[in-house]
Amino acid sequence: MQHGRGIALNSFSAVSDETRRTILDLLIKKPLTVGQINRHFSSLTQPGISKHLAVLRKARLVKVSVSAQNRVYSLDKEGFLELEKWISKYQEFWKSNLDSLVKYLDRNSKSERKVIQK
Amino acid sequence: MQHGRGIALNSFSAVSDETRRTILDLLIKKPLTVGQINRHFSSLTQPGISKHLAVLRKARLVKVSVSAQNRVYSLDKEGFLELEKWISKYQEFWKSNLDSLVKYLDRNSKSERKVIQK
DNA sequence: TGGTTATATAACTGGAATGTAATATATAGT
DNA sequence: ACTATATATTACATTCCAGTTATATAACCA
Repeated sequence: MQHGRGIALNSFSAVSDETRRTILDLLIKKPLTVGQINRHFSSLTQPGISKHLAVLRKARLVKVSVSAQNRVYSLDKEGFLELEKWISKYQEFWKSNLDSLVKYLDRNSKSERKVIQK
Repeated sequence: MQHGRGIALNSFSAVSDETRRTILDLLIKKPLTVGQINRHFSSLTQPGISKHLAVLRKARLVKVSVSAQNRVYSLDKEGFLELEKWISKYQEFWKSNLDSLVKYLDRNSKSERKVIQK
């Protein structure tokens, strides 16, 4: 691998791809094999799907269990926790009424004399 | 713009970049101008920062207010709502004890006779 | 007015991501 | 043992993205 899909280890870049989000949407319903997932994507080849799954695996958003020649993929909590942890910080921010204070300041930003620190 | 950063409109790809996540981390503390943000990144040029801010703006993760030559950037709730909405679906999934059921099935996947639908 | 400061935009470049075809590997079934 | 099936990996092509330099735009200040 001279580079390619092996770098995207964090869950943020993993979910930035539309196809991978669709795969997660499929797996939330029930665990699926690679072939079953592949059948949902008429425009993608099997190796393409396998690569996306590798990215999701590295980000710990999915996990595999081997069953004969089949690999059954299902959601893995780990990666989702990373995402949740990150977003919860901003949820806290919006929860506090600092939110409306900023809105108030915004409304007056053009008329008010505002000191901007260099 | 023959391509570049103008395509990434959704909040997922916007937050997939480490630099942009750092910018959001700065803005959660307080609104900042482009120059102030730029000073936090010794390795980046001003146009580089402006482009990241353009991506964040299109994803509605930040908003601007003009104050003379300064543009004061602050967090915008819209984009975060999109992210929260997406992740809440998975939070629900993990909340249900389907989670532990899957774990149970995983443990037994090698020993059990499992029927996989083609 | 002229010069400086703050920011955005355009054009370009290198490297990373995404997709493919070909191939390897392992298992099932006959 | 032989063939078919399921999946991963490799090598490669193409597209996309983050960064740069150069330049445009606009407002401030002397």
